[in-house]
Formats: sequence, structure tokens, C-alpha cells
Amino acid sequence: MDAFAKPKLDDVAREAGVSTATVSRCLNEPGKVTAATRDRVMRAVEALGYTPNFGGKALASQKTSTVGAVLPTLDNAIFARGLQSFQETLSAAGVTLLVASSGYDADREDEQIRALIGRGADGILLIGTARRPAAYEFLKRARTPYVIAWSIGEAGETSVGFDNVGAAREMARRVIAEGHRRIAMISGITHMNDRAAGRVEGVCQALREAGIETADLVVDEVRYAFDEAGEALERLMSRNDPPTAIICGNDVLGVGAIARAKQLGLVVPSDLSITGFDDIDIASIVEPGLTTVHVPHRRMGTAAAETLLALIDGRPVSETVLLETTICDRGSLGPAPAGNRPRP
Amino acid sequence: MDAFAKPKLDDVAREAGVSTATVSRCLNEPGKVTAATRDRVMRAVEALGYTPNFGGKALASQKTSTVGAVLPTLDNAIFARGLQSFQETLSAAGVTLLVASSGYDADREDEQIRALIGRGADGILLIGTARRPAAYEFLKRARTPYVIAWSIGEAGETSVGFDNVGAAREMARRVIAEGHRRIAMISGITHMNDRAAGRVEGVCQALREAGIETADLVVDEVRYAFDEAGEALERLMSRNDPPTAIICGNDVLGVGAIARAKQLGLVVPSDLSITGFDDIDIASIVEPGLTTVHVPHRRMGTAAAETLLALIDGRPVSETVLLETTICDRGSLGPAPAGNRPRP
DNA sequence: ATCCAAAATGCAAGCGCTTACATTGCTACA
DNA sequence: TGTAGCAATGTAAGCGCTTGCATTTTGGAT
Repeated sequence: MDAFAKPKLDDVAREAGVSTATVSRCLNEPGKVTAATRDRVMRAVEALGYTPNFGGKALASQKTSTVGAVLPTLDNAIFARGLQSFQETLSAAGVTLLVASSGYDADREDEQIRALIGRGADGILLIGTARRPAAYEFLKRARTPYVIAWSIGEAGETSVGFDNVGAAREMARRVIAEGHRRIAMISGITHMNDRAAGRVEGVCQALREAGIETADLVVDEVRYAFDEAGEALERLMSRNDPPTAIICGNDVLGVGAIARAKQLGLVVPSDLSITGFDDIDIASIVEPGLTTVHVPHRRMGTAAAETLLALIDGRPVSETVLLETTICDRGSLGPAPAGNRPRP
Repeated sequence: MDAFAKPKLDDVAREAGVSTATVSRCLNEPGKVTAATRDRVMRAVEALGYTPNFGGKALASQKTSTVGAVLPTLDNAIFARGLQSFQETLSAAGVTLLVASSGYDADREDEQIRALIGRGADGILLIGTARRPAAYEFLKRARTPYVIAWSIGEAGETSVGFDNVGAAREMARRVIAEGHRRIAMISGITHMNDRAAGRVEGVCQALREAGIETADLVVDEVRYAFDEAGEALERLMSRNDPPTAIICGNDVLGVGAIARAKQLGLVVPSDLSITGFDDIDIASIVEPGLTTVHVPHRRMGTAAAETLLALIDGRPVSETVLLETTICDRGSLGPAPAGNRPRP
């Protein structure tokens, strides 16, 4: 073996005085090899600094021990946190993670799914259910198993998530129970985003239950960013009938709204109640603390990984893993003001 | 072709009435093929829903169009954010990203580096310089190019980072300029973490410059978590000579410290000044805003990706890309209290 | 000692793709 | 019309590994 060439299975076999088959078995099914041989082989592997060639392995075994994940963005703590535990679980199983992000764009998501399939991902993690049919086509055609997280998928799809509609409904009920009637939402863009849409839907349901005209619900859709939430808040508060409570689609929006409300001289929650969704760190750092829906992101990541691994191995999985959410009361939601609040 | 089998190059070739070589060229070097042929081939690809087999491709071409990144954790906005732009840049170049995390553990990092090399990563992104020699061994042996981010590497290493020592020194100078003399640090664990160590070093340098005994500098090392910072703060403030300013190793610690300080009834910055490092979202959400070192994480991610891609393609790269940091004044650093503050 | 089943090992055929080299089919010019 | 020269395409040899099957070895049981 040329000193500069990377050692291959053949070299190890020669060094150890066995066949390539035995070396391969040593590495992949050590139980099938005598301790003595295994020892000799391992020593040779060590001596030569052998690392299996990925392409060869993937080609011969028709699997990559790699799974992919397509997230809207990593730049939001909820996905980063979920991904972290997802990755840890995979890593413990000897599987590596391919990461792609779509920037909340359906076209980009299609592309990324395709790319991951092309990279030989044995399975894929997807966020939410709303995407164009083409994406599901690729997956089906490639026979690549996938798991949907953050939402509950349709029948026949495997998913690990929580009830976005129900959780938002519950939060809205609390808001209503505090006496609020003029309620608004700052939501993420609902187009092609079932989680954002579900949260709006949940709020609508609660309003209907309470006999509040849902046509009156003002929903201001913005991208998930502090500033955007701040601007939405200003828009909402400068209406003729400003809300007394604003339900935000997630914590980034909630915190952004609180920050701007304070800048405008509004006191939260006595002038205006604000709620969030997710329960990320900043929800407990901001003042007042953001009352929000706690979502078990880490557990979701772990469960998603376990489910996906099972799917890949052909082990049975429960089609749906439904995680519980709870409401964290931190102070940003309070009773509706008694009289009419002056406009800012 | 069996209707259930995945189509392969052969199938496409047959369908289009050309050889596999031509199909391959169509896909990889379209310029080398007549428009008419290309058309016919593409139509066949489309009709069959062909996707190249990753293993085959990797084996034959000896590259994977894949790069890896080993981060301490994704569960810190700075890494998540940097990784996001890193990934975007790669994706634009048709390269996919393998992600692994070490949990700030050197053994785990070794493992992960090995795993990524084993997965055929064409290049690897590493955070910081402190790791055991074995890790560099693997990289060298596998001849896998790598880029170090977040720090400046040694000569011969390619890195994209900033001056941790200098930035911390600058911050400490500011603190000293505000009249503080009893200064403490809440630092990340410095063992095998050159960034954390560098920040401590920077503070020491500034103290020396100012003629302050560095032996007096109390450094409380904790893991990067709000609560840990809170506890460190309590420890520091219950000393006989509590500090009037605490320089924190990053924003997570800084925000955790501010939160605990407020709980203890301390007013920041009039009773106690606190500074951070990184400039993540929460630094501007907490009250008072955290005076901190702004690090251009996104630009770092992008630059790291560009550098790594160049390295892989054998294009020339500048060994070191040094990014500027700036100090963001947000209010948590103020003048040292005139008299002695009562202990909490 | 002998024989046999079971365990360990070896042999060699692919896995699906790229690419060096050979071949074919043009164009253009004499 | 013949042919040099080049572009387009085809041929086929690997790339490094896994694995079904054949072969050898092992360790009892007789």
C-alpha cells in the first residue's frame, strides 16, 4: 500500500492475514468472528488507521445511516432546541444528521427534501403538515420514511406533535375568562403553515364558544421577528377599537409585542394583556413574564428521532405521538381593564 | 425495469436510447452534450423519476458534496444562528450539511469528528481551537480540510473568527473606566474551551494595565445556563468583598446574572454592573439591557462556509478571517457606586 | 482415532456511478 | 470527393464495500 493512499479494506485484510469478508464482519457483526481473529483485525485497523469508505459502504449496503431534517429555520430557539435533542438521540444510535432549512418557503422546502433524498437520507424529519403535494411525491417515490413534528399529520402519516388548535383554544379561553372581549392576534404567516393557521383557528373556536363574533377578531400576520411584532402591535393599538388582549402566535412575537407596548407607555397586563406560544427562554426573562403555552420541544425532538429510527428499521411505531402542552402563567395576562382605555 | 425498483442510470439510458456515460454527462456536465440528446435524456429522467444513487456517486467520484459541523450545542442562539447562515451558504453551493454536537465534551467531539469523516464529509467546521491532538490526527489522516470558527487558530490552520482576548480586554477596560475596582467574572468552563479561557485572559490583561491585582479577580466558572449564572452571582455577592461589577463570559450568563441580581433586590447598574458577550436577542430584551460584545455570528457562519468550500475545491484562501467585534452599550454597565454597598 | 454438525472464514459477484479511452459521425477544406 | 480534425457518444474498467454461498476449521460425541 502506497504510504499516501488511504488504506482500504483490502489493506487491512492483507495486514491481518484474513479475507476482506472477515474484516467487514469484524467491523459490522463482531459476534460472528472469533475473538482471536477479531483482535488481529482490530490491531490491523488501528495500525493502518483505517476508516471505511462511505461511498463503498453506502453502495454495497444500500443504506447511509443518515437522516435528514428540514426546518423552517435554526434561528429560532424552538427548532434549535428540538433539533439538539433530535440529534443527540440519533447520534446515540450511530446515525448522523443532515440539516437543511427552508426559510418558511415551500419551494425551498421542496428543494431541500429532494436534496436530502439525493444525499441518501434513510429517513427525514419534517415540520408541520402544510406543503405542496410534490414534496410528498418525492418522498413516496424514493420510499424514504418521514416523520412530521410540531403538528399531528393526517391518517397514514407518522407524526410526533401537539394539538396546536387545542392549545391555542385553551389559551384563548383563559383570555376570555379574564373578561377580555376585544381580542386581537399577532400571528405568523398562515399560508403554508398549519401550525400558525391552527393557532388562529383555535382562538376562533374559543371566541365562538363564548359567543364572540369571530369576524371581529383582527389577525395581524407577520414574519417571526421582534420588530415585526412591534409594528403589528402599533397597528393594532392605533385602531378605533384597540384590543385589550393580544394573543401572539409564538413567543418571539409575544416578547416583541411586550417590548413595544412598554415603549408606547402601555402597562402590561393592566392596560393590555399579551400571551405567547412555545415557552422559550426569553418568555421568562421579559417583564412581565410572558404567559404562554409550554411546548415540550426537547421531548418532541427525542420522540421524533426514536420514531424515525423505528420507521427506518421497519419496527412498529404508533402513528401519532401526541404531546401535552400546558399553559405557563407568568403575568402578562391579566383581567380586562374596567373602563375604556385611552388610545396611546 | 421492475415497476417497483428505483430507476438507475441504466434505465434512463435505455429509455433515452443512449449510453450510461451520456446520461451521466448530461447530469454533471451538460455542456458536453448536444442539446437534442440532453433533451431526450432529461425527458427520460423526468419520466422515470430518476434520482442518482448517492452511494454509487460517492464511490465513483470520491466526493460527497457534504460538509460536517461539530458544535458544542445547538441550544444556544449563537451557534444556531451561525449554523443557519453557514447552512444557507452551503446550500446555495449545492452542498449539504451534516451536524453533530459535542455538549462541550472533548471525547464526544473526537467521536463526532470521526463520525463525520466516516460519513465522507468533504470538509468540517470546528468551533474554537482547544481539543485533543487525536482529533487533529484523524483530520490529517483522512486529509479532510477543516475551518475553525469563533477563534483564531494557530499558524497553518484556517480560521474565521474574532479576537476573544481583545474583545474581553476592551470590555474590561470600559468597566474599569467606570471606576470599578472590585471586579469579578462569571465565566464558562475554561477547560478545553479557548474562547472562555481567552475572555478571562482578556479581562486579566485589562486589570494588569490598570494596575489592579489580578490575583484579586474572582472567576466563577459555570456551565452556560441561566440558573448556574444566578447561583454564581449569589456566591459572588455573598463574599466579604462583593464586586461592584461582574463581567460575564457570554450573554446567557449575563442575563441569568441580571435576573438573579434583581431577585436579590440589587439594582443594575447602580448597585452592580453586569456585562455580557455575544449579543443575542435576550440581551436587548432583559431590563436593563445587557451591555455586551457584539459578535457578527451570521457573517461568521457565511464566511466560514465560503472558506471551507474554497478549501475543498483547492482554491486559495486567506488563512485567517478576522471579524470585528463592537461593544453594545445597553445600560447594564454604569459607574461604580461611590461608597460601600451593603451586602444583600 | 474418527466422523459430523456447526461455526468460522474465504471467494467472488455485484451495488450504481464516473471517466479514460476508443469509436463514430460531422464539418470544412483541399 | 477525400480526408484531416474535432466534437459527440459509447465501451468498459474500476471505485471500496457487503454478503450469499462454498469451503475449511473446530470441537464434541462416538
